[in-house]
Amino acid sequence: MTEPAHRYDAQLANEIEPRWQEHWEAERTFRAPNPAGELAEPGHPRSGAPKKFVMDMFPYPSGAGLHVGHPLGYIATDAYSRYLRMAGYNVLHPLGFDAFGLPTEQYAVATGRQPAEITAENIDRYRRQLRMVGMGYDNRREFATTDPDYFKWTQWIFLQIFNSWYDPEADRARPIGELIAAFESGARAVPGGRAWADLSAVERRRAVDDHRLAYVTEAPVNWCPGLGTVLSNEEVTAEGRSERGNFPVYTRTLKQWMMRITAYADRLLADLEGLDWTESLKSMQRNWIGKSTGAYADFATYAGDIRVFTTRPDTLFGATYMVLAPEHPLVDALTAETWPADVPAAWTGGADTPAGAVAAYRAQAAAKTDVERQADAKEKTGVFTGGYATNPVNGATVPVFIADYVLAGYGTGAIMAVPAHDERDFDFATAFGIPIVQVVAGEDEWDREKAYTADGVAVNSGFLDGLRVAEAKDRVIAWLAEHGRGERAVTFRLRDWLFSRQRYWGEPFPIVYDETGLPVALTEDHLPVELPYLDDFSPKTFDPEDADSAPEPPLGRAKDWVEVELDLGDGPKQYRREVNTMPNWAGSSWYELRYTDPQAAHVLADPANESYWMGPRDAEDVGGVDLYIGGVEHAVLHLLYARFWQKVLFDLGHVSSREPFRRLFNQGYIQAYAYTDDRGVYVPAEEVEEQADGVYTYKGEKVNREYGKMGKSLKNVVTPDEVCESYGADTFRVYEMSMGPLADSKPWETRAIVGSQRFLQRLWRNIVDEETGATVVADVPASPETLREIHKAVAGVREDYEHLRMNTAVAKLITLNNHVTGLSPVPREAAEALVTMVAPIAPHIAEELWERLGHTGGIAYVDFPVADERFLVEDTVTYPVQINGKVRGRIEVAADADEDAVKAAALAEEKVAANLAGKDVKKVIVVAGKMVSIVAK
RNA sequence: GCGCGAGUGGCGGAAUGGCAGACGCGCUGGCUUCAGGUGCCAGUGUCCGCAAGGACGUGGGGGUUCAAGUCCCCCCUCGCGCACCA
Repeated sequence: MTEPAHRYDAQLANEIEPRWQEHWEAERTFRAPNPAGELAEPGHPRSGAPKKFVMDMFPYPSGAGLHVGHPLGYIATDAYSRYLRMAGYNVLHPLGFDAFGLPTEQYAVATGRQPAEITAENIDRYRRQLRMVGMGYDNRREFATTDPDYFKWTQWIFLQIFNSWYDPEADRARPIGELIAAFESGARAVPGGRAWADLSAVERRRAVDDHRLAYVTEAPVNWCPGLGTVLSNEEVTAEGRSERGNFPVYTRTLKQWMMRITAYADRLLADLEGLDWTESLKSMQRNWIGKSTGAYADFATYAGDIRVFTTRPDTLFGATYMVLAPEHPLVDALTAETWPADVPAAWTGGADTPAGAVAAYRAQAAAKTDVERQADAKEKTGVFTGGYATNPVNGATVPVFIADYVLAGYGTGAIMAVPAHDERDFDFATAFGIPIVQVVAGEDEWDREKAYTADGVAVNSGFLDGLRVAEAKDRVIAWLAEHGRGERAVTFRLRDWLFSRQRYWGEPFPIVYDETGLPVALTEDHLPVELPYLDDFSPKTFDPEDADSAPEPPLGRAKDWVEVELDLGDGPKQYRREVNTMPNWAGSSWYELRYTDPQAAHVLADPANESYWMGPRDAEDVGGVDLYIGGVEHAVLHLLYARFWQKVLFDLGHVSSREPFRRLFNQGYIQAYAYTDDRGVYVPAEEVEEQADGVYTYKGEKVNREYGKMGKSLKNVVTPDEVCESYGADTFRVYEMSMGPLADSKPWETRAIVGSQRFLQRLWRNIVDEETGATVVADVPASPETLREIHKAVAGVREDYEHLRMNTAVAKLITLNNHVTGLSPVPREAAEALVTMVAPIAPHIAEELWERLGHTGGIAYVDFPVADERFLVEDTVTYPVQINGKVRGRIEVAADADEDAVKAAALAEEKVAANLAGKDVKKVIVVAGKMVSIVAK
């Protein structure tokens, strides 16, 4: 063993790191003072300083623990927070756990243990792993969504939502009491037209319940027998399967809890403007909300009016047929007794009667899965109902079809078809031999090959002729409104949020039912409602294909818990508890608020604390967390729900900001190679060898390489535990931060970690003698060159940290460190600059070196260095000299040389002059401080 | 199909319109070591050349400019999202 005793290696790192982690915990280094309450701390070094709230999407603590991909974002926010703290900010950087949910429940069922027990174990493991990596969290603010102290407030927020309604005039949520008062006073008409006083108590409750932002309704929902629960639209994939488990999902009409998120559709869309999010994320949200502007138009039939929604009301004169979704309620009434005499064969679907055709088509459509439907999208199918409708603008009689290209769930479930100007209608009309009438003309004559959807001028359109599309829309909408045949309309793709699940491991609803069967809110003093202990909490699941099964919530088995006597203000009464639980999005829809004041006992967060950390900076600002980092997989679900709850709480006056996350950044993923042998079986990636010819082998056998996720089943998982053991946490942190831009996905490469290790080792060697352990830094002045290197690095690293460019910050630190490596002795100034600047990314080694440099009190609150311009100026500047775009020479001139002097020096330079021999100099361009460019012929 | 984003050495990646390839891995040579390497030093875009030097080079093709990886137009490839949304 000839290794120097004091070399910075894995062994030394593993000695230093736990020591400083204990120090931080004992000293409560990362506590952030609140302005008010338990966590206020007037004497804190950052009390009263400008604040920053930096957080990650909190983890779901799974049984598998963390792999090296998970902490990428956490390390970035931790480094950023440490930098901000050194730059003078009061930084709130917490982490909690999103702990209710399916995976834990499924694991509990499989192992016959209680979910609460498993959750606690998993959280412990995560906590230990994160501590090992050196995270600087304010752990007084750590909580899990499963803590009764936490979900008490999740339930409280549910009650706020239940106890409010959306006032479209005020365009905000208001307490439900104000709606009741308006019904009572007659200020607001009672639905159904009767007087409030004439309604029975139950009728009144029903009328009010219909307006609540959280309501129970019988509606078509996504039923997933394989999971035994219903799912929200956001949890169902485009293929019509469950996002979790990939089971088939069926549409069933069931009584479920919904949240009226659609009331907020416009605001959720409009407020995206004020957010510092990536454009792609905003567009995903816009897409999901799916706003379309157009009009409703009513087509008269003998079965009643058919209302359609269209974004192209200007093409109304070109409507030559109509289509209803097969499920449309008017289909039966409209279906004729017999076919008209001259019905084309293609329209009948081969049936003898319209009713037969409709029934057959419906059966055929229902039997198709969504995948099949999509695969068949190009082939338009449908049948004629035998019914006709009247076009409101020109009185034309048009045939009415049913077809599955019209969706029951969008718009009104019925369309007017304008084949000339809509591709889908064009395809259908072509297949069914329906007339195609042009009503918009472009510059050139229309070729009738496919639908013309561009702008143009109205033709064959009566009173619209000659108008451009936009004008024609306005005119026809006015006409429809005037004649009572339609109106301007806006529709959204966004549906209300299905909020109940038939699961055990979730928040119970703070709701009971009385003898009327209508829901009654618990009062605040009954919160939290805790889950009852159940021996058998497994969900009732079914054959995944069994569409006719129905959900059975496990809480229904807790008879003693369900039947309860309570005093909700009218004396003790017998009630039945709600047996559904909340979806696991509930707890994550407001956790950022709780971080600001995690111990508040009588309010979800003291307004003084909430507005300090999250409040808007000015009237324009939407407010919210200063930086939120997480994966793009939450682009719609979590982020949409959290924004919705924030807005409700804002409307009701409980919080100060309209938005929860002012700035959001999606980190990329760390990917990995996986290898399969010739049977397609995964082999341990760790043991695969790369041969010189680019072939990969495992135990001498050739294997195939694939690139993607890290996962147990792919046998390519690398854990932070093993990396920390082999290299230390600081090396791990430096490596992850230097891999590339945070937003990019990039491949994990264990063998490349050594570069980060060498950097820290050299940094250590610049300050500590490897043989003796003595500090080698000298109190000597730094040379002008060293000063320039230091200040160049300071300016660049600061800028990089501000913009989360950790990779280039590390590169600049390595460059400075390499410069310092050449110095003997190392000036104190250089050593201290390096140590303070590396501290955010490699905090343990920085603390250790800082102490060895003679400082006490730790490095976390030391001022981050500031660049001094004086040291950045150089006496001379080297200009590359280009001739016709190619560098031919270099000149060194005084920094203050004027343009003519630079020009003269450039032309006089030996190689330049030689190259110019025999050429005419046309032009000489001097870019101050950068370059000289000569144009010559 | 529509909408985002991206194409730079063997690899990960740097470059306010101003010397392309910072920094790191790997590789090559050397030093230290009984040996090994997670130590140290030097070199490393491609091609020609002993060298000095030269030519070529940021997916492809055009353009703007004294100067283009960067700006504009067309095309190709890949990734992601949405997808019969009326």
